[in-house]
Amino acid sequence: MHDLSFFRGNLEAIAARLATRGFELNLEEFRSLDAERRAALAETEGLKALRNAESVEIGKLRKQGVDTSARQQKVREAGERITLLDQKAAELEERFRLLLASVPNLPHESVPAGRSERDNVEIHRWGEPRQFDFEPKAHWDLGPEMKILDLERAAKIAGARFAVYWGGGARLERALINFMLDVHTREHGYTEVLPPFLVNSASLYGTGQLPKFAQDLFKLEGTDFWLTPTAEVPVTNLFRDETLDGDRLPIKLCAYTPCFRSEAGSYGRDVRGIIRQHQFQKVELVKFTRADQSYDELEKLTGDAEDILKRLGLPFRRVVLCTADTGFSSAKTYDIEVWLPGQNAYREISSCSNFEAFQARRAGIRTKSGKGKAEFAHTLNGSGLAVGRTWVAVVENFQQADGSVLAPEALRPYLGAERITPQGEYR
RNA sequence: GGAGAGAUGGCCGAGCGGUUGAAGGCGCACGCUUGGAAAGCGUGUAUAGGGGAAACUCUAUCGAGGGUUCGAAUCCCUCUCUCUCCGCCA
Repeated sequence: MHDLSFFRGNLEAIAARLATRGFELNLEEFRSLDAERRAALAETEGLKALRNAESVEIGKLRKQGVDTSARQQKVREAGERITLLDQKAAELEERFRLLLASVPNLPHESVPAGRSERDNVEIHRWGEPRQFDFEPKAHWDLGPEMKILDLERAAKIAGARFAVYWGGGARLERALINFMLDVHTREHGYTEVLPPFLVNSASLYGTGQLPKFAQDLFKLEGTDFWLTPTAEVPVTNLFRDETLDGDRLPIKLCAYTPCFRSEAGSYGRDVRGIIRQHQFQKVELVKFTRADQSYDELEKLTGDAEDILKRLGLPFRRVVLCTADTGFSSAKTYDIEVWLPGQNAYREISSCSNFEAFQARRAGIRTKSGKGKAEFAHTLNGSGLAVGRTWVAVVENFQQADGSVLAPEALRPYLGAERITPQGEYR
C-alpha cells in the first residue's frame, strides 16, 4: 500500500516507475475516482457538521422547555440524506481503497529494469559444482529408489504435489530444520518464534497476499482461517498495529512453519519431484527495521541465508530480480539459487526481500525514536531456507555411487549419522 | 460444549442519552523552582481523512458491525476477543 498523499503528489513519476515492472497505472481512473470520493466526502461531512450543531442547539432548547419538533424534523431529513450520501461515499472509498491496494510497490533504484526473469542479474557465485564420476540422479529417482521419499502413497493419502518421507528422509528434513534454526538463533542473532499455521484475512491483507492473490491460498471452509502460505504472514503480523521503539530496531525473528500453497495456475510446472508442493517446510527470517537501516539489513539477511548453504557445502549463486520479476509487495528481491546436479541447473531456494514501508503501511507497523514522530517501519523477509528444496540439494549433491547420501559435516550431529542409507522396504 | 463477567486514550481508571475526544491518576515532554537532584507548581501530551498558504477548522474513531434517536461511550441486536466456573480433551 502506498502513502496516499505521496501517491497523489507524484502520480506521473510513480506511473513511469511502475511501468518498468510491467504495471500499467490508470491515471485517469485514479484521478477521477479520487475527485469523486473527495467530493462525496465533503458533502456528507458538511451535512454531518450541520446535524451536530443542530443537535446541540436542540438539546439546549429542550432543556428550556422550548418545542423543537420542527427542527427535529429538519435534522431527521438531513439524517436521511446523510445515510444515502454515506453509502455513496463508502462505496467510492472502497473502490478507491481497492484500486490503491492493487498497485504494486515501487522497485528500488538499484533494481535492474527488465521484462522477464531472463533479465535478472547474477550478483555472485559460491562453490564449485561437484564433478561426478557417475551419472548423478535427480531426487525424484534417487529418493524413491532409496525408499526415503514416497510420492505415490502421498498421492493416495492427500493428492498430487504432496510428499511422504520415510526413515532417513524424514530424519533429514527434521535435521535441516533444527540446523537452520540453531545457526540463525545462535550465530546470526535471530529470535525464534513458533506462530500459528492458520491465519486470518486481516493478516493476509497486512502482508499483501490479499486481496489480490486469494487464488494462491487454501481457505478453511466456513471460517476466516487460511493455511499460511509462508511464515512471513504470521510473523510480520506479530506487530500489526503496534509502534516499535526505533532504538531497539532491527528486530530479527526466525520461524519454522509448514507452508501451504494452492499452486493454482502452475499446472505442468515442476510436476516431478518435490520442487513445487502444496505443503512444504520452511525456516523464515523476518526483520523489522527503521527506514535508514533496511537496505543494509537486506544484505545481511541475504548473507545469513547464504551462510546455511556455505555451511552445508552446497554451491549457489545470488541474483537480483529485475523490475518485472520482483514480487508485488517488494521493493527489491534477491533470489538465492542452489546447484542441483540432478537437473544440471541452479534452482531457487530462498527469496530475500525488502518491502520498505509497503507492508507496514497496510499492517500499521510503526516505529518511533526518541521525541521523533512515529513513522512506518520497514519490513524484510527471506527464506532461511526452504527446507524441502534444501533436502533435494543435499540428496542430489552428496549422492554416492553406492546409492547412499554422504551427509555434510555440519549436519551429522543433527542426523545422528554420517550418511543416509537406503531404507530397504517400507514398513 | 454449558453458565457467568468484561472490553474506554501509552498504561490504570471514571462515565447521568445532550459543549465528553472523553473526568481523575500514572507515564512522557517542555518550563518554573534548585548549587544539583528529588519533591512541588504550571503547560502540553491520540490516530486517520477532508478543507486551508497558514493560523486554524470540519468529519470519523470509547473491541467490530448494524439499529433506535434531533443527538449514542452510554439504549437494542449480531459478531470477535479476554477472564472465571463446570464438562471434555493432547
